[in-house]
Amino acid sequence: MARTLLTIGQVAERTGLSVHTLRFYEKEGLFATPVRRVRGNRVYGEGDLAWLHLCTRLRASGMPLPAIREYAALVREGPTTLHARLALLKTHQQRIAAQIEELSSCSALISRKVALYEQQLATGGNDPLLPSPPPHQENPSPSE
Amino acid sequence: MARTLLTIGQVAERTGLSVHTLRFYEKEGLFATPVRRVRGNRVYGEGDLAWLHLCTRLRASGMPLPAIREYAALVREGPTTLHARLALLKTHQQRIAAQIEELSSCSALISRKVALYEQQLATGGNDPLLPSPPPHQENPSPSE
DNA sequence: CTAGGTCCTAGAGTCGGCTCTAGGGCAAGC
DNA sequence: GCTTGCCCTAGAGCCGACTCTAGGACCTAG
Repeated sequence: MARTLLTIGQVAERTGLSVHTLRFYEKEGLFATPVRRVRGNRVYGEGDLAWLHLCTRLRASGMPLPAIREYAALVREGPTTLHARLALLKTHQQRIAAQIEELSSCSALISRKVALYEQQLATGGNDPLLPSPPPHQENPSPSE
Repeated sequence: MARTLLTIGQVAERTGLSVHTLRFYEKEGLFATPVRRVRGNRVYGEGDLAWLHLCTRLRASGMPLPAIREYAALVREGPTTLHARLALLKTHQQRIAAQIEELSSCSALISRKVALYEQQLATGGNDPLLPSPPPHQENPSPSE
C-alpha cells in the first residue's frame, strides 16, 4: 500500500511549489487529508501529490486560498458533501469562463491597437506627427 | 475644442476606478500625458478617458503597473517609439494567449472532476452515507 | 566529533495593488 | 458666516499570497 512516500523536499521538487509554500498551504488548511508525520517530519503519499496538483490548478485559475480551504473541508467531511463540492467547482468553472472572455476582449482591443501601429509604421512612418487622416490618435493628446 | 472637461470624481464614476486609484495611477506614472490642473485640481479630457480605458484593459489582462508605466513613457516620447510599443503590446498579447491556454487546461481538469462527481452522485447518490461500493477516495491516484 | 544536509516551528518581511486617513483648501448655497 | 461637497497632498494601512529568517533537532558521512 504505502509505496512512494515522499519528504517535503521531494514534494517541492515534484510540484514546483517551494517547501515554504507547502508548509504554508498546510497551515492554511488546504489539505483535504491531514499531512502525516514520521518523527515530526512531514510525509506525503500519492494522494497528497494528486491533491496538490489539483490545488495548483485551482490556484492557477484564480481560486483564492480560502475557497480551496473550503473545498478541502468539504472533502474531509466525506461523501455527504458531494453536492456542495460540485456546486463549488461549477461556480469556479463559470469564473474561469468569464476570465477567458475578459482576456479575449482585451486581446481583441490590443489587436486593434497593434494593427493601428503597424499601419502607422507602414504609411506615415516618414512623418512623425501625422496631422489629418483618421481622427484616431494614440490618446488623442490635444483633443481638448 | 475643449468640451467635456471632467473632474477626478466624474472620471472615477465613468471609468469605475476610484478617485484614490486615479491619483495613485498618476503618481505611478501611468499617464501618457501629464494630467492638467486648474487651480490645483485635476482636469481630464477625452484623451485621458481613452487612455484610462486602455489602462484598465491592460490591467485586466494582467499587465503589471510598471509595464504600463513603461508603455506610457514610450507614448510620451513620441512616434519614434512606435516599434518599441508594438513589441511591448505583442509580447503582452502572447502572455494573454498563454493565460487563456492555462485557464482552458484548468477548466478541462475541473470538467473531468465535475463529471466524476456527477457520476458518483448518479450511481451511489440514493444513499447518503454509502458504506462500501467503490473505495474511491477523494484524491484518486489513477488518472494523473 | 564535527560538518552538511534536511527537516522542524514560529513569526517576520516582501510585494503588488490598491485603499484609506489626516489635515486642509476652495466655492456655492442657506 | 457656516455647512456641504468636492478637491488637494503625504503618507499609513491593508490584503493576498507567498518568502524568508531565526533558532534548533536529527541523521549520515568523513
